Amino acid sequence: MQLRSLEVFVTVVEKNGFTKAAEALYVGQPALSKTIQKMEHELNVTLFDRSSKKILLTDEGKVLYEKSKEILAKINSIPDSLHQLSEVISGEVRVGIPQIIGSVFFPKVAYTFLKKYPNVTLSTKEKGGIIIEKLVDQGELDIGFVVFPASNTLESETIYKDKFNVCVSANHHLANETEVCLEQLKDEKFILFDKSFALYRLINSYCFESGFSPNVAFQSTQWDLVLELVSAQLGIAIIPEKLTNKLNDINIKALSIKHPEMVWNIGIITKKNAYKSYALKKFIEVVKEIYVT
Amino acid sequence: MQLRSLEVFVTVVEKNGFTKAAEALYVGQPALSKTIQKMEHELNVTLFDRSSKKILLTDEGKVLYEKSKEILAKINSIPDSLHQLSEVISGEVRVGIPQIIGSVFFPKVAYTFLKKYPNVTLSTKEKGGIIIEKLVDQGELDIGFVVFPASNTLESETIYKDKFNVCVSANHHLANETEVCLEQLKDEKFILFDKSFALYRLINSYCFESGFSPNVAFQSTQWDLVLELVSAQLGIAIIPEKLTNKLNDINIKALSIKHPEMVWNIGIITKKNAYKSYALKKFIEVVKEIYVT
DNA sequence: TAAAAATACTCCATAGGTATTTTAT
DNA sequence: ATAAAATACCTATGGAGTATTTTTA
Repeated sequence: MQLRSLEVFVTVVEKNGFTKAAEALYVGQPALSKTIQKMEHELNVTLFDRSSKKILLTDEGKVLYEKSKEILAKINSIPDSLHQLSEVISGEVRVGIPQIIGSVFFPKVAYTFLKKYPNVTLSTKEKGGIIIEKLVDQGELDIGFVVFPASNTLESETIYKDKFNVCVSANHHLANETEVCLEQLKDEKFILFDKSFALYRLINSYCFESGFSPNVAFQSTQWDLVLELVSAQLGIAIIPEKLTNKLNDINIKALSIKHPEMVWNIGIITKKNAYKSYALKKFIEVVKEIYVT
Repeated sequence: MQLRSLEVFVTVVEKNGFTKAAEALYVGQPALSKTIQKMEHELNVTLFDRSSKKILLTDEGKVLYEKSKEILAKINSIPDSLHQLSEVISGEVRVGIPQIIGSVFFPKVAYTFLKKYPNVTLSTKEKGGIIIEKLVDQGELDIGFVVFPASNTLESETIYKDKFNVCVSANHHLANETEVCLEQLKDEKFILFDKSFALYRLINSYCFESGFSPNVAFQSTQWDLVLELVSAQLGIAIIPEKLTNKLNDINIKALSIKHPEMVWNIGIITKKNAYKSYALKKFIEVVKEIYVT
């Protein structure tokens, strides 16, 4: 079966004749005769009552006419449907978020995005940065929030830069300082994030640059627990400034780090050269609107 | 747009690859590459995410896939729909019936037919036989009941043959006869059916054959009125036997006609060589079942 | 007899074939 | 390194053209 045949058939019916239909379709009348005959052969039915000069449909012809109209309407709606996609954004965006970033960056993004694009489903996966990178690369996730540096096999963009603070208890011997150098902390007990966190690697590497390996007193996956342990004088912690702002514990003092320059780079990663759905593009747009200014 | 393209596209999606789809469709893989590219050009969209070796649909691809499936399902249902027509009879049969036949023959036909084929609409037009012939010939009616002879430009079939009776009042001078010859009635007053009735012509021509022209006392379009007028001694009437059976008026005597042999031939007419819908065929079948034994 | 559909034939556009190159894992 | 898709080129089917015949009103 050929779409053209259906079109020809419908036109013949609606124009009430082969000749008039031929004019409407800008082809010769014999072409239509043949097309209709071919259809009749293929379907093994008679479509027109040829005994009259008028165009009269057989039972089969009537049914085929109805069906053909439906099919042609559907076909003709395709281009519009496709081009409307860029207007009415829908679909799904699968986002990977590490725990810390999730609690700090994601709520605002999710809220703003869903308000603007209510037809999109946001599905999130809370995993460590390394796993997120892998899932994005495998196409299991559309986009991930991570702490840079990330694998350069991925497309990435920084959305937020933060300094680190050293958090100490108010009773700590450094509590009266406002600035410290990282190497001053080489004999301190460190309260770090869990190994699965990018922050763990990051802090470790900074310490290595400063010539020491941190003395780890405790590891946690909860950033607020980390701060509570600091408050309880179990050690010191190095955490992004943005997180220290969140908790106002009077027992904790946040000291800035003079040397080395430690930066917490947060960004989004997507698969390199991969197709970006409209929903994903809009999601990235929203993230940038919010955090890149 | 080409139906084949939709088929190819759906197969590629469902078989998860051009090569596998090519196998399933028994064509070479390059053919499919080209078909898909042509579609993408025509629709001015990208359907597959080519960055991965896996078959991944773009937003447009997903929509087109859904649409294509619907369209193909509709197309594939066509042959079945058409061949089911001969099983589930539906549609309309437009029947022409002259008044006399209508009251005598049609009720049983209509009842039996609609019981058997409830999805068919029977629409009736009550007109004189000549008009019915014309309407059938013009295709305005699908079938007509008429008194023969009818125009031989039509397809016709006898369904009922009846003798004529002479109906006279019980006080009439022929009332004690059981048989008469038509020519015995040449001086009688005739109560005839209206000129628009085939019966009018028929009786007139029989009288002509017997050498006289009937002396018309009254004309009516109502066969029961004709009989009542006979009962009231205004004249005699010649009517089909079947009608005399219907009315049991003790004041009326029905005499059979010895000579000439007068027959009332009732039949159905359809347009010569014209297409007969399933509904019409079944209608004719039912009529014959009932009256042709 | 005149308009409409069917037939006969010719032609060319394009779907599909084979051979090969490019690309992604 | 390998399997899949894209490209290049070629062939052949069938859709559409012109000329003509058949049909029906």
